Order: sequence, then structure tokens, then C-alpha cells
Amino acid sequence: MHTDRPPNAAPPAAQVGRPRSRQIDAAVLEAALAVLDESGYAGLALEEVARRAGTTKPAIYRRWPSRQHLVLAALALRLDDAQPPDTGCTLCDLNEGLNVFVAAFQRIRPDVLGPLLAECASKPELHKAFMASLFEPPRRAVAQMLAKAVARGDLRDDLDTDLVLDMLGSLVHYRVLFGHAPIGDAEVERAVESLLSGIATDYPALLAHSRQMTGAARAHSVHTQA
Amino acid sequence: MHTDRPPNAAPPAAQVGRPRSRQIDAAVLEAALAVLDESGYAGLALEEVARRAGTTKPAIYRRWPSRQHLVLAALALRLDDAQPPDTGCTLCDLNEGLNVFVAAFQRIRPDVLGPLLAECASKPELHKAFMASLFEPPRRAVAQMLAKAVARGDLRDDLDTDLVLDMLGSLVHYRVLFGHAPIGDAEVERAVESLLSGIATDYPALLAHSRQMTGAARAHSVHTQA
Amino acid sequence: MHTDRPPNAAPPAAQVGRPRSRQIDAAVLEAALAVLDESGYAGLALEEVARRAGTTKPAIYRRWPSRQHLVLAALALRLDDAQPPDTGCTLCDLNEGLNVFVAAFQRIRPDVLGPLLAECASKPELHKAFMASLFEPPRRAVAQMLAKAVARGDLRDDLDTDLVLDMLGSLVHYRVLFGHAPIGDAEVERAVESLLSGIATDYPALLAHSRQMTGAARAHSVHTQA
Amino acid sequence: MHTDRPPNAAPPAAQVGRPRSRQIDAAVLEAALAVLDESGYAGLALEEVARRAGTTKPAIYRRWPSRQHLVLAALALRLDDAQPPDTGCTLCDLNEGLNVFVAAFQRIRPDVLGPLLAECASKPELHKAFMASLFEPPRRAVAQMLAKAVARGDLRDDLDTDLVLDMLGSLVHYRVLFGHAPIGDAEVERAVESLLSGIATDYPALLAHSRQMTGAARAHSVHTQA
DNA sequence: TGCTAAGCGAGACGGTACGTCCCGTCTTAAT
DNA sequence: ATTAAGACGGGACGTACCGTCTCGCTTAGCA
Repeated sequence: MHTDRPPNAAPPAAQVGRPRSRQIDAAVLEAALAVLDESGYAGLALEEVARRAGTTKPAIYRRWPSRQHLVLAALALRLDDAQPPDTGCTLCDLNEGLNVFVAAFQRIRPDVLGPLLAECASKPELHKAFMASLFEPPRRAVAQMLAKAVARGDLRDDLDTDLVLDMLGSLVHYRVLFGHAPIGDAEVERAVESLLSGIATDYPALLAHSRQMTGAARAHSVHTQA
Repeated sequence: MHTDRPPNAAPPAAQVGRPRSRQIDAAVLEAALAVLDESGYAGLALEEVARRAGTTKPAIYRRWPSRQHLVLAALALRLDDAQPPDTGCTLCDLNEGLNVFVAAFQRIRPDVLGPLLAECASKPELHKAFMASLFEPPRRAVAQMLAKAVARGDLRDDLDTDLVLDMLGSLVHYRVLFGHAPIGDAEVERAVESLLSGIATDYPALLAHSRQMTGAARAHSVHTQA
Repeated sequence: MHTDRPPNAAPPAAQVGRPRSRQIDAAVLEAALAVLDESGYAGLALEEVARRAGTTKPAIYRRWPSRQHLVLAALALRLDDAQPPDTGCTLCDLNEGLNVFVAAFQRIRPDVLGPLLAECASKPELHKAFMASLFEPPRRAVAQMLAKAVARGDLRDDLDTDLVLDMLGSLVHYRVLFGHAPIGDAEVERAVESLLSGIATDYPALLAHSRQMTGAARAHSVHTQA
Repeated sequence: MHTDRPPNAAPPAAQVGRPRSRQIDAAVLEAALAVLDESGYAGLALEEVARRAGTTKPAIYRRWPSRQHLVLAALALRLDDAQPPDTGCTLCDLNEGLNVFVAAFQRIRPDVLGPLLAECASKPELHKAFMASLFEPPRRAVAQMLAKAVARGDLRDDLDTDLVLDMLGSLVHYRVLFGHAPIGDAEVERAVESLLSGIATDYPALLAHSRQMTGAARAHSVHTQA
């Protein structure tokens, strides 16, 4: 098994033997970020990272058991914190929070997340680490805002918070990733507005029509399942 | 330059030279799909594809100038058609259409799309091909539905169709990709409902509050820009 | 089977079909010699020959059934004739004849003969062609001289002409090929002198000694077998 | 630069890194000899050698920087030693020594030496290695014999040892290579006899004649240069 | 303070897959 | 009917990089 405890927790036992060089820890992470920025995930050769960090591959493998672990650790340095404001204005906060979200995504090359996630998908431990490092942090702020808005009574209290969070978050992710349409302040505001106010002219009428078409049983289940 | 026209249009010039073996075309695509299914995108070795197809690497490179072209061609075979119904019931059609969307995504290993898109991102020609082969087709059906619903008067006529399409489509993509939450009939229906009916208890009030907070000028611009 | 009748014999039947371009015949041979001189035998790519000759590989294969045939034909152009003089002076003629021999070898890159012969060795037909084109011609002149000298009574009449011819010819070949020692007028003269006059101080004594050592029977057989 | 020191001298510096597997050294050389025997030099595919040796191409390239180096190393295993006797009988020793020479050549496919030498010719380092591995060893024994015979007074003391060595050695090489005439005990003995006793009926007379023909100056130079 | 051994740095290893060159052959259109 | 020409199916090339193994040196903690 691997130790993988570069800058974190307490020693597992009395620390014996030569201690790990912190300089190498940092140099490798920095070099990894540099190579990622230049060559993307697919072009990331650990040999090149080692060369730039002035060290060797085994020193890297001793610290991170796989390329994925290394990249996760390196990228996590870029997504530290960012606490969005809590002004009490639901609309303002949501817009602001989503812009933080957008900024977080744009701090990472778009062609890094895809392959990294793909390679993490098979190993549960890695997938968990991925979610904890790169997925959850920028979502957390928005999630908190939604919760507060519900508590405040600004949003419907039958709200599926996760679903709404995903509808807003996924939009950002989607547009950044595929690049088929812009995503900026204006788009974020429009999306928030659409979702909050609804896009149907007369939703109850649409629902009634739907019930006629599909039969009461199924239409009913939709609303009691939720 | 590369010809890359195995299963499509007419010969561009008078056909000279030995014709390409259609058997190899098919065997390679089939083998590529098999290897993709077994090993994912990162594990797709052209040497292995060639071996399974009973041919050699040069024969593959003659047909598709890069691994990306090959994978695009192979995956496109899996996303042929699928025309969703047009019942006149906006709610039903949207739910049905999004389920087609979900199905399309699930026909492809989730760890294939990410790396493939990443590697296509740098070459405009490839990116265009990616969008045309794998991105647009499943969206098209939903886009048509939205347009019809607007025409029918079921949706607000100031609707940003692309934005709404992305909010629904991205949700599917996001959940399939990250796997942090399920996406099925129930979730689709709930998302459609939320978006159509709105999630705010009193949107006009929220908007008024927001205007107070940020000043009339900016809040105004949000609604005239759209 | 192959036709292989580029610039030689009469048509085998009434000449039907499009006639072969004599220009290509010549251009290919010339290009082949040029490439041979530049790149040696191993570096001779028929594609390059075709390119330089302004034609294509099939046109070459139509004329010569293999690379070996082509090279044989090309090199044969360089070893046409050269008739050495017949002055009646055995010593002079031999020296002169061997110098012709040396010159013949030096008209061809030394790293061509070896591989060519090796590749001809397996096919009897090719080996015969090789011997007839590149081996026999320069030897023939020396062989004739030896025969005349024997007839003239200048050489022992129990002479094994082939053996002597080989002893002189092989020397040239050997030194040119391996390059470990020079081969020019002086060396040729010294070799001829050694062979003609003998290198033993007292050959009969050596022979007598040998007979004592090995027993009469075997020593005898050596001289009656001949 | 390349190390290329599998079965020889001591490590040049403190040995760092994983040591090379001696098993692979041996397996590759053995496989190379087998493939050479079956397919000749031109048919020697390193991929096939690697396959038979149960290893891969990079492992071969790590040991021998080129196909030529590998073949030289492999063939050198076949020409180890062979010390011919020193009986004091010049005739017997020469015959015996030349037979060793013949045997040495016949331990190697005749279509290997030519191409190998050709490909070694351009790189001085390789040519030197070729001469040291495959050319010199079998000659050395004969050279020593000639030197002893001269010392013993059995051969003329104005003898050009190298020339005589080449005249005998080249004969063997020539006949083995071209295969136009046999080379065995009888031929060797006859060649030795011819060279030792001379083939002219009356050499002084021939020399006098030659001097008349070509002028004293040049004829003189031939005999004083020596 | 000196000894001992865990852990480190470094470098080379065995191996997979790459993308390319060139081979010799096949097929079509032109002569 | 046979050429000229282009593309094809394929074998092998030499290389980049992978993840691992082995070494000698460093450095703490124990004696």
C-alpha cells in the first residue's frame, strides 16, 4: 500500500528513517501544474514533471500512488476557498455565487477535468477524492445559498435542493466544457430568472393537459413520488 | 491531407488506385467499439483494435487520421436517429424527449466522452466533428420540442430557447458524467416541472428586493439585455 | 511469371498492347545507379528510384521482377568490356590484367556487392545472373592470359588455372572489400612475383619434411589427386 | 552514447540503477543466431528476435545500439578460439591452419558476412569492431605460422607476410562466398604448394623478358620497393 | 556520540504502444 | 492487351513513456 500523506495528517507511527523533502513535494506540484497548463492532461508525462521539478519519477510515485492522485493534489491547490457573500438578497446571492462557480471552472483547463474524471471513475477511492477536491467545493457555496433562501421562505418549500443546484451548476459546467455557447454574468442571471419565475405561460393548464394525456395514475405518481 | 470518407459521400474524384476494403472499414469500427466498451477511451490501443479487426495500424491510419477521428466515427454508429414523438402535450413531450437524451448518453461509456472531447478541443476541425456527431444529435429533438411549445404558446415568448435547452440537457449530462445523483424518469419530470412552474414563492418580490440592493440601473439592464 | 526483357532479345510473339516506354527503362536504371551510389544497397528504396525516374514502382516491377534483378541490370552497365593487351610478356600482361580487375571492382561501391550477392544466393537463377554479370567478366581477361602463358610454356603445365586465377583475383576482391590493406600496382606486382617465383627458400626440402611427418601415403595422395 | 558491455569487462563506474538481466542478454544472442541461421542477415527482424527471446525491442536496443552491433556480438560467440598446432613442419602447419580458417568461415552463413560488413563499412567504430570480431581472429593463427616459418628460415626472408596471408586467406573467403569452386583440404594443399614452390617454369627468364619490355627503371622499382 | 536501519534520491530496467517507412500487389483509366 | 499510375494491405522500424526495481547515501532514534 501507499502512504500518500504529503502535507496532511499526523505521523502514523513514530517517524523513523529519512524524512521526505518538503521542497520536492512543492516542486513536483508546481511542475505538474505547469505541465498541465502547457500540455493538458493527456500530454502530462511524469518524466517531464520530474525533470522540471529537478527530481525523478520514483520520488513522485512515493508521494502519490498514481498520476491521478498527483493531478488531484495539484489542482486542489487552485480551488482553495472562495466564500461568497450572504446579503439576504436571494437573487443577488445566487448570481454572485454562480459567478464564483464559473470562475472556479475557468481556473482549470477544460481538457483536464474530463480525462481526469474518466480515469478516476473506476477506482472508488479516486472518485471520492475527485468529488471532494474538485466537484464539491465550488458547489458548496451555492448549496448553502439555496438552503438559506429556502429557510428564508424565498423559494418553494417542496424544493429539491440538489436538483436545482445541479440545474444551475451543470449549466456552467456544460457551457464551459463544450464551448458551444457563452456563460457569463448575463447568462447566469437569465438562467436564475428563468428557474425562479418559471418559463411556462400557464403551468397549471399544461399540467392538466398532461394528466388527460397520460392518465391520472401516472401523473399522480409523479407528484407523490417527489 | 486525409480523405476520411469511409461510409459517407460519393468519391471526390475519379476513383484511382486500389479501392479500400469495406470489410476492414467495418471490422475496425466494430473492434474499436468493443475495445472502448472493455477498456474505455484511455485504454484504447490502436494496436489492439488492429489485432481484433484482423488488420494493421497503417490500414487504420489510412482511414482515420487520428485516434479521435476513429472514435468519433465509431461512436456515431451508436447515436443514429431516435425521433421523439410530437403529441401536442408539452409536458409529455419534454419528459419523453429528455428520456431519449438520457438513453443516448447511456449508450456510451461515461469515461469516453470526457477524454475524447478534451483531445478534440484543440483541433477546430475535430471539435466541429465532435459536436456534429455526438453533441448535437440528441439535443436536436429536445430543441425542436421547445420551439414547438413556444409556437404553441405554452412557453413564455421571451424564452431563451438555447438556455433552457442547456439547462435541461446539461442536467442529464452532468449527472451521468459525475454520477453523484441519479437521473431517471422521476428526476427528469421534476426538473421539467421546476423549470416550467418556477421555484420562487414570489418572484416579483425577489426581483424588487434585488433592485433595491443593486440599484435600478443594473437590475434594469438584466431585463433589457435579454 | 515475369517477362524481363527490357533492352535485350527479340519480342517473343507479335507485340500486342501498349508498348513499353524505353525512356522509363533508361531513367530507372540511371536513377537506380544514382541511389546506389548515394545510399548503398541497403538504402536503396525502390520508391525513391521511382520518384527520381519520374515513374512508379509497378513500372519497375514490370521490367525487373525483383530489386536484385534491377540492381544487376544497373551495375552491369558499369562493367562493360575492357580487353587487356596481349603483349606476349607474361609478367607484364598479368600485372596489367590484374589492374583492370582492380579498376572493375572500384567502379562499384564495396558495400553493394556483398548484400546483392547474399540476396542472389538463394535463387539459382539470380546467382547465375550475378556471376555472369558481375563476377565472370573481369576474371575472363585474366583467365585468358593465364591460358596463353601456359600455352606459351611460361607457366608449369600441371597448373591449376582456376586456382591460380582465384588466388590472384581473390586478393583484389579481399582487399577492396575489407579495406585492411591497400591494393594497387605495387601490391599486384608483388603478388604476381611471389606466386610465379615461389616463396619457399627450398621447397623440395619442405616437402620431404612434410612427408616424414604425415606419412608417405597421405603426402602422396596430395600430389596424385591434383 | 551506449554502454554495450554485456559479457565483458568490469563496470565502468559505480553501478547505479537496476542491473541488466543476464538471462535476456543470453536469450537475445541465442535467438539472433537462430534467426540468422534460418533467415540470413536480410531476414533478421529484431521484432522476431525479441519475440523468440521472450523480450521486447527496447531491451535489445538498450544492449546493442544497432542491428549490426547485435549481429557482431552474436557471431563472435561462434568464432571463439581455435589454436592450430605448431609442429615445426611448415607445410603441415599451413595446411592445417588454413583448414581451421575454412572451418571458421563455414560456421557462419555466407550470406551474413557480406551485408553485415557492408553496413559496418560506413561507421568506423563498427568497422573496427567487425574486423576485431570476425576478420582478425581466424587470420591470426595463420599469420603466426607464417612468421614462425620465416623465422625458421623456411620462407624467403624478403617475404611480405601480409600479402601472402591475404593470398591464402582471400582464396578461402572468395570460394566460400561466391561458391564457384570448391575449397577443401585438397584445394588448400594445392594452393600452398603453388605459392611455396612457384608456378613459373623459369621465373628469372620471365623477369628478364619483362625488363626488356617495360624498361629497366620500372622493373627495378618493383623489386627495390618491396 | 556512534550505530543501525528505514527511507530517501536517483538511474536504469522490462515492457506497451506509438506513428512511420517501405514493401510488394491490386485496381482503374489510358493508350 | 498491356501499359502507367495511384492506393492498398501489411511487416517492421526506432522511440517515448510507463510503472518498477535496485542501488548507495542520508538521517533520525537507540545504545
